[in-house]
Amino acid sequence: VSEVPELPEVETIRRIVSAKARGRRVISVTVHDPKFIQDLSAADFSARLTGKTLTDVARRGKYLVLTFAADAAAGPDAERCRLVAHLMMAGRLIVCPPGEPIVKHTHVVFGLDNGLELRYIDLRHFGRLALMDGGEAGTGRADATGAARAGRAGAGAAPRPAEPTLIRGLRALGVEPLSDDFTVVALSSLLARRKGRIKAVLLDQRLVAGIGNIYADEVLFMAGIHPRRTGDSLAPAEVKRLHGAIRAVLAQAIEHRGTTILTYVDGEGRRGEFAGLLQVYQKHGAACPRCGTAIVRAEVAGRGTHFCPRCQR
DNA sequence: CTTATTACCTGGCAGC
DNA sequence: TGCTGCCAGGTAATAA
Repeated sequence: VSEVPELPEVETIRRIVSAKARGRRVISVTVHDPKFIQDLSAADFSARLTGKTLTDVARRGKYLVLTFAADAAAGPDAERCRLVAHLMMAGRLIVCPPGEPIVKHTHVVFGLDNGLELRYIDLRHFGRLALMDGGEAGTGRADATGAARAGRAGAGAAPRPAEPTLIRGLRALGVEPLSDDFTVVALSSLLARRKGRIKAVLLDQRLVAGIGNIYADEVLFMAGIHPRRTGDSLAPAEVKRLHGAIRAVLAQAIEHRGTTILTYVDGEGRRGEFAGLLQVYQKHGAACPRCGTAIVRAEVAGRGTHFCPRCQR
């Protein structure tokens, strides 16, 4: 049982995969269901990764980006590639011994040279994997070299092959909320630009990357802001509170390894412990921890939304 | 350009 | 008990 992976859960998975699998060489790739790999056959996917070494495990918003490189012996120009993964609602990446039973909905298994396996599991079948060339800078916004390259390629010639949607989503991501780029001023300018409910603004990955339904509700509670407020209606003091709440909630959730996500590693399951610290998410009917008023659940911006009608204005 | 709506998919659960 | 039907959730495609 696991909650939907948002930034803190994906960061927790990133740390575990990095600790257990980084530096390991891929000795086999088994694709049980090719639909999870975008725009590439299972055979090509396997061929491009087999024999390469996992050199880096990064996270951007809710995306994981695994960099693979050919062995150093192959020379400095050796091929590199990046595996981009989005776990969506129910995806999991686990590292475990090969003897562990292959559970239902295990879709891709990477055999590693330390005897462990990296497994992609997704019981709701919404997540996807894609490959991206290693030479591309890739994970940032407004990549100047990428834009220039695209511009030249597009001039007068046939349109370049469509990129997997997963990679387009990755490129379109907004600011990383725990980075130095995410300032009060940056948030303020986003809010001035984007119309609509603050809840919808927080969930828009093109503005701030990594916040999903759980943490949107928790952030708005901490900031004392009603989810139906519009972004451009917030006073400067409220924007500052919102900024602080985004960083505090996400950082605290990472410290507790996320919300009820079961990160199965090396024979030991470790449960994220942030679930016990949730203040409003799925607490409707319970007393607000601040004022005692019953927490309300309502639909805001098309999402189930939980808030305190007294504390959040 | 922006913003709203819908499809995708399965397990879990309410209702009968 | 066993069946039906409906819902959550994030993203991209489609609609307006």
